[in-house]
Amino acid sequence: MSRPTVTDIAKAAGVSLATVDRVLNARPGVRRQTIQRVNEAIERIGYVRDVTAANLARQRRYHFAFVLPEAPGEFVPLLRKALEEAAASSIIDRTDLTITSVPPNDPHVIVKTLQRLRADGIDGVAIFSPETPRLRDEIAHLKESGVAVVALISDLPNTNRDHFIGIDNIAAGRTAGVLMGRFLGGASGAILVLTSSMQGRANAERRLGFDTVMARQFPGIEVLPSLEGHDDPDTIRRVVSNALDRHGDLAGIYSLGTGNGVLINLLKERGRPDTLVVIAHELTHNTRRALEEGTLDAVINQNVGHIARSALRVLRAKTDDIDILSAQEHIRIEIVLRENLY
Amino acid sequence: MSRPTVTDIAKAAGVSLATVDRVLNARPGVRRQTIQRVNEAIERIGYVRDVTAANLARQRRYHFAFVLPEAPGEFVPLLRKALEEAAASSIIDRTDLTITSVPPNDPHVIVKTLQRLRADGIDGVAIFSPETPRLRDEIAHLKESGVAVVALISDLPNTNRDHFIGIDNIAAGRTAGVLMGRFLGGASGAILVLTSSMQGRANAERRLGFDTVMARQFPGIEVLPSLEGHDDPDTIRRVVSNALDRHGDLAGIYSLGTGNGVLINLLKERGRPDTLVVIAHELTHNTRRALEEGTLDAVINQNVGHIARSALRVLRAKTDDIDILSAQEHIRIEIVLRENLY
DNA sequence: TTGTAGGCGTTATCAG
DNA sequence: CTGATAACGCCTACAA
Repeated sequence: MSRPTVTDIAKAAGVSLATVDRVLNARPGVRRQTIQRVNEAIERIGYVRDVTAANLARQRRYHFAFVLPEAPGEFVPLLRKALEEAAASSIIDRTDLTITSVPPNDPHVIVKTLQRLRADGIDGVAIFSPETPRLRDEIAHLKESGVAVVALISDLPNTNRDHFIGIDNIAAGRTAGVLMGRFLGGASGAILVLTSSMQGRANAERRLGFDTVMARQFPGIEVLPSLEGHDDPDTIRRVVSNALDRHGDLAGIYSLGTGNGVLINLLKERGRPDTLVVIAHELTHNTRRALEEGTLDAVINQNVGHIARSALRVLRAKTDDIDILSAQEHIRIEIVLRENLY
Repeated sequence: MSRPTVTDIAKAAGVSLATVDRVLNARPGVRRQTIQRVNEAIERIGYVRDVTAANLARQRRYHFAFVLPEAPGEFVPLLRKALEEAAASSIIDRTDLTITSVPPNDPHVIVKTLQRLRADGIDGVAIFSPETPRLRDEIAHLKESGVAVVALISDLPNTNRDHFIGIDNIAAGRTAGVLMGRFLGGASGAILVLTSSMQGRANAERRLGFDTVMARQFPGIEVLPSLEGHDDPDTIRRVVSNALDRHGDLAGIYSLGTGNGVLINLLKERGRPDTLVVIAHELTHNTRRALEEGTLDAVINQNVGHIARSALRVLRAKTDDIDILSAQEHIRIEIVLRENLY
């Protein structure tokens, strides 16, 4: 006994396929009465639409583009890989994917890229970029042209993007803070905070969350002003070295942006005290190995696989103007220790 | 410019649709030469098969069954709900799902249920049950009949199930252990371990992982023998009360099975010291609220949504005899604190 | 060994 | 307002 189809509805309601299709898709040109009759039949025989057959017949293809920054560090390549893997899976059914890289912090190029995509008649774009006035304008244009827009990793709150896919960075900072405080276990001392210029907003939010928790729950611990690495290996190495030299009472390090590779190497070279607590963001090859080796105590992660698949689902839902299941699209703040790394 | 189809291949190779289909599906009855020609055409025009159209034409439907225990606690209902939600989503395309409940720890009923499913010609089953000799036998029968079998939540390692979907419980215990030890921050005292008879293997593994970490990394902390709650609210209440009375120096509580609701209520009634560290398994309404209120310090979780979707994907892959992407199917051990709860 | 024709469940076009 | 009828991309008798 197979599932009822439109043909079954048509028979049951005594109308034609076309009419059934009209009421199924809420198209005009059907009498109230007929609509009633069809809906009753649908109800009665328990019809549920075969979406894949519908998509096949509709011959609809989705064209989505992802705009990613050529940022330093391993995170963006991992995200890109996750996207490519998602593209290979069946999630991507009937959709064409374009992934373009743009230099970070260059509003001009980003906007140019988006304009081109818009001219090409793209259905939706996912943007991983800091918010700038020109980007805001271009997003407004995109929306006017009916393009679905989602912000990736770093939100664009002052634009009319349809959705943000990424973690709550304030909460992520709080999570790092509470881990730092509890792992220190009453020890006193200073905390080094290492930041980077990429993703200014996300870094600021993480710092905010971190500071809030430290001030409220662990007042005995001093959080030093952020050290700015400017995403440059040499700079990072220099400023962190200096700080390590200067602060004999260092209790912990919180790295909230890129530059983990350098930090980890430095800690391994200089030897790190057992009591030092080091927490970083994003699970990559570097941070994974550092967890295994004990150089890092915890990593706060956002799962790139989930992000990629969620972005695809949301873009599709938005271009079809249907609702998303927000519970499913929520990106969790993952806590990764050596023990739950696998 | 739309994607190339079988028709395009046929044209390009100068053969008919049927022949293209035969080589596409590796069916016999085609000359080597022709196969060559078709494959070259496929390569040349960059064909990629439309799986949904193929499934539509094939009219293949998958019939899977989930056998879940009527276990106490909130976890199984949550898993069931996740399954039902997955069933509503498009993951379940072309598949019929049956979810049956069986009394826990009753091998007879479980086996009967599986036999019935086998007689009905089911394609695959997911089983959440302790391993017993009779279950082992029935799984062997299922496999002989070509039914895909996956173990859910609790592995069935001495059977020839195709796959296990759930967390590594030893690692989960280790994760709980390291959190316990670090959150205690050098404090001394005793740890209460609360267990339940459900899922004997999983509980034993968690305990093992926990003990290993505590012994190796936190030798100053005494881990008491497991308290057995027998999944009975009154018993749990009694044994935990007694233990709390007896151990004035209690530093932490690790609840590794069901019974979190009772434990949480008890702690709230009696008032819990700020320094006490309480860790439990599975994120449910109870444990979520307890995290928010500070009654629980951490929850070790396995995501029921991921488990449900993974089970479905694996069952389908196994019945079609195709490979799974094991990275995607790995169920993570989640650490949930108040800060990353949302 | 190969080809033709019809069908899977849905949508779209064009008459009536 | 309603109904035939032909797609969509693929598979599968059945025929040649």
